[in-house]
Amino acid sequence: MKAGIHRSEEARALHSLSRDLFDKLREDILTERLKPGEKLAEQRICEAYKVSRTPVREALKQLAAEGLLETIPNRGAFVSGLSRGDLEDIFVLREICELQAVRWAIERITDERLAELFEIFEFMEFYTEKRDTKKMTEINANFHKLIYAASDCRMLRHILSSYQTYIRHSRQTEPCAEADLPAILAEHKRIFDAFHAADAEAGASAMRAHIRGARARALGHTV
Amino acid sequence: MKAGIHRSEEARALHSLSRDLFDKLREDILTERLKPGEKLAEQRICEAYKVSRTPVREALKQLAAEGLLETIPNRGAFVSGLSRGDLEDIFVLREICELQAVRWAIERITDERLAELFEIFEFMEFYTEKRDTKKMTEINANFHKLIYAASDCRMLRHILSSYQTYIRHSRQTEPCAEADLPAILAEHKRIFDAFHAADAEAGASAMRAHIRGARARALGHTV
DNA sequence: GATTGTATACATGTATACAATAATACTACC
DNA sequence: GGTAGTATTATTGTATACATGTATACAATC
Repeated sequence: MKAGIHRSEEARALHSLSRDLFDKLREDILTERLKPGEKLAEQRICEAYKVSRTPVREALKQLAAEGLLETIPNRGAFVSGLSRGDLEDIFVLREICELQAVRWAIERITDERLAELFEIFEFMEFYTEKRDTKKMTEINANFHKLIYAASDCRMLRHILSSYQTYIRHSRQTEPCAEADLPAILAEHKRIFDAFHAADAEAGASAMRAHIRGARARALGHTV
Repeated sequence: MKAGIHRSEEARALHSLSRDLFDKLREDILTERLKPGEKLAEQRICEAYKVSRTPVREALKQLAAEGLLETIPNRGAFVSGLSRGDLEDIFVLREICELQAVRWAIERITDERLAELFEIFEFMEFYTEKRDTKKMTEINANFHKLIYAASDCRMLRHILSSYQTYIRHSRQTEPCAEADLPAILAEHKRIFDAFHAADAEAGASAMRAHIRGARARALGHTV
């Protein structure tokens, strides 16, 4: 185990009806299997997932706190859903937050984590050469997660992890085109260099370029 | 009633044990009556607030979703709390978000809301002359709330309202010094002018000045 | 014919009872 | 005396039963 602090995140993987329901319902909302405006009657969910109302209610309360549901007292929970415009806004917000994350991360990163970042970057170089797009997507996620962690701001981590789930399915499961790999690597290198130079603004600027590149590539594929 | 959309917010004022508990516990965490790291045993809360475990659990789940509690499966909920550094970070995040809010608000505000903003501003002028610091604080909050609403981004509103509660008690109940009123009014005027000019960047710049002014004033008082 | 009042049905809010898991204390053994 | 294993206790997780509030349908009145 790495550290006591991470314990709860590991424990999160444990099964519990309440937690499972939360995840499933969130997934269903984000994939629009549950349409915006739709009412989520507790009884119906109980029957659908074969559980009692207690875990259902707890899951609904959590989703409401995350803003995915709108609950009206004594009337029930209604799916909020995300419009096309909402998604665009979220991208902007994510960019803003991610820039701050990298600034803080550069200022605050520990030697241990910096070594870890180096390791991740080496993996990136390796898999770029191997042209393994799947692995690259996975490592890319780790790269960003490490930056969030290094930013050492709980609030920010919380926000960004929400975004992560919001936009998860908006970027196709298909990770990235093989042809883009070198460009992606170069973008990450700029970020990584900023960490070594301990230059927060350079890092923010590199991150901005990376995010905009990612968006351009995503639009290039889907549109 | 203004519009159907606001119904849930009004309904929020209704009493329910679950909702009341949520508010009280949040208050207790933010005021550090409940110390960071402290364990919140369900039974204890039940006895303290004379309610059953069901509403207690629901309140805890919501607080956990907001990041004020850390829950470990089968072990319970622990207060996260905010360090001095956390608060400083939150100010930075709030500034970032508020700048984006005003940009969007200027781009998206409806004529109706613009009229409302004008009205609020006139109230500000009025109460500045009357040197009513209490009213000014109240109206200031409305001013900002209207901007959040005009930004027309649910996610952003959600984040900013969280911040609002986080920092609520960090800025003393005592609103602002009488001597500061003219400066505050001038700052708001710059923001308001940007709305009329429909200049998003001018608005962001004015808002930045306002926030930094507010921080300087706050530090000047408390330190 | 439209509207309002009431009764019934239904959904949510809360309390309690039961099951499963983790923490603790005690005993036995090394 | 210390450690490991087990039994007990306490706390969380889940299910069910009851209370309260809301929506709908029907009837009575204007």
